[in-house]
Amino acid sequence: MGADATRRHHGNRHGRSEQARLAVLEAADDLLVEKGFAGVTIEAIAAGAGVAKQTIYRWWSTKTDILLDAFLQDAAEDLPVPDHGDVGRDLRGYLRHLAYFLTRSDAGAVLRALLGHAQHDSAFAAVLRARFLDEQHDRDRLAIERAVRRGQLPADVDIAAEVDQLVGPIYYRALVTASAIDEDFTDRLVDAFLRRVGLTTNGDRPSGVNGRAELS
Amino acid sequence: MGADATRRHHGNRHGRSEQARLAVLEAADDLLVEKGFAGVTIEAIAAGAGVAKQTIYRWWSTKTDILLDAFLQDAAEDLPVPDHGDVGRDLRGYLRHLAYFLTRSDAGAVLRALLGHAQHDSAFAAVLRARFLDEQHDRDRLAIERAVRRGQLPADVDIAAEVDQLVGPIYYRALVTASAIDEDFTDRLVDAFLRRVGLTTNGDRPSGVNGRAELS
Amino acid sequence: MGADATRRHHGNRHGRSEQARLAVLEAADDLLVEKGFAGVTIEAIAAGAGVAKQTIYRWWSTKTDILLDAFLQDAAEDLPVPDHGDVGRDLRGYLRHLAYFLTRSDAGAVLRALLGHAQHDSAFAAVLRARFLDEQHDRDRLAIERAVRRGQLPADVDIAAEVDQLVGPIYYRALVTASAIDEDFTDRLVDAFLRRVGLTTNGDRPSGVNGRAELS
Amino acid sequence: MGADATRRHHGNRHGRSEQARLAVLEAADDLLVEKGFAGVTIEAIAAGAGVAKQTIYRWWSTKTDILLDAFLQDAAEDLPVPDHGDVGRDLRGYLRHLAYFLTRSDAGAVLRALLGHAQHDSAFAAVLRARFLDEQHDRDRLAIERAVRRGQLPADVDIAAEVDQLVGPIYYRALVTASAIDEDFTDRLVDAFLRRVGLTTNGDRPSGVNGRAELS
DNA sequence: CCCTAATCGAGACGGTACGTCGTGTCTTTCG
DNA sequence: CGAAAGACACGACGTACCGTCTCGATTAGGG
Repeated sequence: MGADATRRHHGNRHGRSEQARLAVLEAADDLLVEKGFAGVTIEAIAAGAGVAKQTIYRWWSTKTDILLDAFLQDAAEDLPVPDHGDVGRDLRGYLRHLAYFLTRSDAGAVLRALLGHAQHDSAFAAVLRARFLDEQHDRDRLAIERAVRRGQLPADVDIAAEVDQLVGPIYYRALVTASAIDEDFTDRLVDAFLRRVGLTTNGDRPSGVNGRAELS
Repeated sequence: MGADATRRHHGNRHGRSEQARLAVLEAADDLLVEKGFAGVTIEAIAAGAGVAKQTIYRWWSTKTDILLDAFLQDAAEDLPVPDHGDVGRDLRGYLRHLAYFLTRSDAGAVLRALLGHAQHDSAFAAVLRARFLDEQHDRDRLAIERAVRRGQLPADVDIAAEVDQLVGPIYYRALVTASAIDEDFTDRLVDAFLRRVGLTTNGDRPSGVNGRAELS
Repeated sequence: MGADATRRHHGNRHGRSEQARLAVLEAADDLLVEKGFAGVTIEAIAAGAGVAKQTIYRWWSTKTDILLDAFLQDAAEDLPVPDHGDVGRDLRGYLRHLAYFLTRSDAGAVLRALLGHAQHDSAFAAVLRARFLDEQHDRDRLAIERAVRRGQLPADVDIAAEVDQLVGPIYYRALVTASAIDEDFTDRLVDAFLRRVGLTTNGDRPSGVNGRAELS
Repeated sequence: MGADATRRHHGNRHGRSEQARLAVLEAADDLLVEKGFAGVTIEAIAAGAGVAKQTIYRWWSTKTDILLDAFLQDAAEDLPVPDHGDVGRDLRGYLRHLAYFLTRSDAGAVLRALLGHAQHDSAFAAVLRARFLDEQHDRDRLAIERAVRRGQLPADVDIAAEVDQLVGPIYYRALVTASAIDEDFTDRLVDAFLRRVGLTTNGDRPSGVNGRAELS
C-alpha cells in the first residue's frame, strides 16, 4: 500500500473500492459509538470516511443498512457456542457471553441500535432477521440440539420455547430494563432449564471463579 | 354558546389549553398508527391537531415526549393484574393480556416504538423507565407479591429474577423475533414458574376456552 | 408618586395610563439607539417598558407608529428657525442645525430610520408626511418667507424649488452618501441661494467660530 | 437538449447554476414590484423561483443582498452620461434621466427600497455604497469632469459640492417628499449650477467665450 | 498500448423537517 | 374597563440532512 496518504483510489471500471467500503463501515461504527444513533448521518459517514455521498448511495440504501453491514462485518462470529459435551456447562458459558455481548460490547451497542430501529421500520426488521437474527436464533438453539443428538436430553423437548425462556430474559434486561446481568442471573436461567427438562443440577452451581474461567 | 365550533380556546393567563393538549396527543397517536414512526413529525402533528408548532414546543421537547404522553394517557391502566387468590390463574391471565397488549394493541405498537427509540437515546430511556417501565415492572411483580403475602409462596422467592423469567420471553418475542405469542407459550411460562417455586401444576393446564374467558 | 417600584398602575376605568404610554415611547427609542431598527420589536418594547403587549396594540398599530410618536414627542420643536432679520444669517444657522440634527442627534437617527421605513411602506410614508415632514417642510420655508414678507427678497421667488435646493443636498448626504456635512458645505448652499436670488454675499463667509456661536 | 423543460441543472462540480441564479433575482424583483418590500421573503423568492431555500442561502446572506444583485444585474448601465461636448446639455439630459429613473422606473423602486434598508442597517449601507453608490457618484461627476478637462469649466471647481447640489434635491424629492420631479425642476438645477460656475445659460449659446479666452 | 466505461471525489441542487422568533388576537384576573 | 400576563395560530427565519444530479479525474481490462 502506498505510503502517500493523498494518493487515493479514484474509480475503477471493474468493481468497487474495497478501501471505500471499509472506510464507510468503520466511520459508521465510530459515529454510532461516539455520537449515538442520531449522529449517524450519511453526510457524517461520508465526511468521516473521506468518501463521496454518491459512493455510499451506490452501494447502500439507508444508514441502517450500513450499520447492519458494519455489525455483521465485525461481530458475525463473536458468539461461538461452546461444546464441552455438557449442556449445562455449554449454556452457562453461552448465556454469560451473550449477556456480555449485548450489554457491554461495542457490537452489542450496534445491535441494540439496530433492534431499536427495527421497531420503527418493519421492512428493516425483516432484513435484520434475514441477515442476522435468524442465524443467531439458530446459534441459540445449538447447545440444546447437540444435547438432544447426544441423547442427553429427551427428543421431545420444545426447543423453540426453551430457547426463548433462556435468552428472552437476557434480551429483556438488555433492551427494556437496562439492569445489570450478572452470572447469577444467567446461571439461574440455565438451572431452571435443566430442571424443566429433568436434569438436576449438581447441587452447588459453579462459582463465579469457574464462570470467569469459562468465559475466557 | 359552548356548542359553537368557532368558539375556540386561544390562550389564557392561567394554564394551557386542554383542547390543544388532547388534539396533539391524538394526532401523534394517529400518525404513528397510520404512517409509522417516521411519519410522526412535529409539523405533521401540528397540522393534524390544528395547532401551531410553537404550542407543541411550549409543552413538549421531542416527538417521543409527545408519544410517551399519548401512550400514558391511553394505556396507563390497560394492564390490570387479576386477583383471584390463585397465583397460577392470576399469572396466566396477566401474561396472556400482556402478550396481547404488546403484540396486537395500538398502545402496544406505541410502546414498541418508544422502546425502539430508547435504544437510540439513553436520556429518553431513563425518562421512559421513570414514567412507565418502573411502574409496569411493579405491576409485573404484583401477582407474585400477593401470593407471598398470602403465604401461597415461600418468602424467599427472588421475585425480580422470577418476574424477568416470566415477562422476558414475551418482550423478547414481541421486540426481537416478532413471532406469534399464543397462550400455550404464556401458560408454559407460568407452569415453569410454578414448578420452580415448588407449586405443582394441576395436571392439565386450562384449555383455551377458559383462558379466553379469563381474558374478558 | 409612590416610592414603591413594584406598585404599578394596573388599569383604570377612566382613560389610558400615561405612565405606560411614556414607558413604551422611551423603550422604543432606547431599543432603536441600542440595538438598531431590527431590535425594535413589539415584544422587546413591551418587555423593556414593563408593559403588556396588548396595551401596546390597544394604542398603536405598528412599531413604526410607536417610533413616530416617540420621535414627535422628543424632537418636534428641535429645529427652531432663527430670526435675525437677515435671510443669509438665518439660513446659515438653520442649515447647520439641520445637518447636525440629521447626522448626529439621536432624534435624527430615529428620523432616518423612519424615512428608511417609509421607502418600504407607502402608507407609512403618507403618515410620516402628514405628521412630520409637511410641517418640517413649512419650517424649511420659513426663513425665506419671512424675507419675502420683509421685502428682503423679491415676491416671485419659487420658494419650493429654492428650499429643495437648500435642504436637498443635506438630506442627500445624510441618507445616501453618509458623508460628513461640515459648515463649509451648508454655508456654500446658502451663498448659492443668495446669489440666485440676487443678494450678493458680504464677501467673506462667516468663519466656523461665528457659525458655532450661531448654533448655540 | 435545450428545449427539454425537464432537463434541469441539478448541481455540478464546478460552479453554480446560472439558471437558479437568474430565477432568484427575477423572483425577488417581481416580488418587490408586486408585493412591496415586506412581500420579499426568502421563502417567497424560493417558491417563486422554483428553487430550494438552501440554494439561496448558499449564495446570498440576506434578502437585501439578493435585491442588490438583482438591481445591479438590471440597472447597472441604465444611467449613461450623455456626452455632447456641452456641460449644460449633458447635465440637463442626465438629471432628467436620473429623476425618471429614481421616481418612475422599476429599478428605481428597487433602489429606493435598498436605500431605505440602508437606513436600518449600516453594514448593508456600506455594501450598497461599495457596490453601487460610489460608482454612481462617479457617474454623477462625469459630465462636470469632462467639462473641466475640456477647459469649459475652471479647474478649481469643487466638484463634490457641486454634484451634491445637483443631484441632492432630486434624491430629496424622490426619497423624502415624494413630490413630482418635472424637467423644469431639473433644468433649474442645471441653470443654477451654470451660473455658479460662471457660465451664463441664455439659450444654447455657449459662454465658452470666457473659458476659451482664458485658456489661450 | 491506447481506449473506454465504471467508479471515485466533490459538491450544487430541489426538498422536508427542524427548532426559534415575532406578530397580532384572545382570555383571564386584578385593581 | 384598562392593564399585566401569557397562551394561541400563523408565518418566516436560518440550519441540517436527505437523496439526486453533474462533473472531471482515475483506473483497469479489452480492443
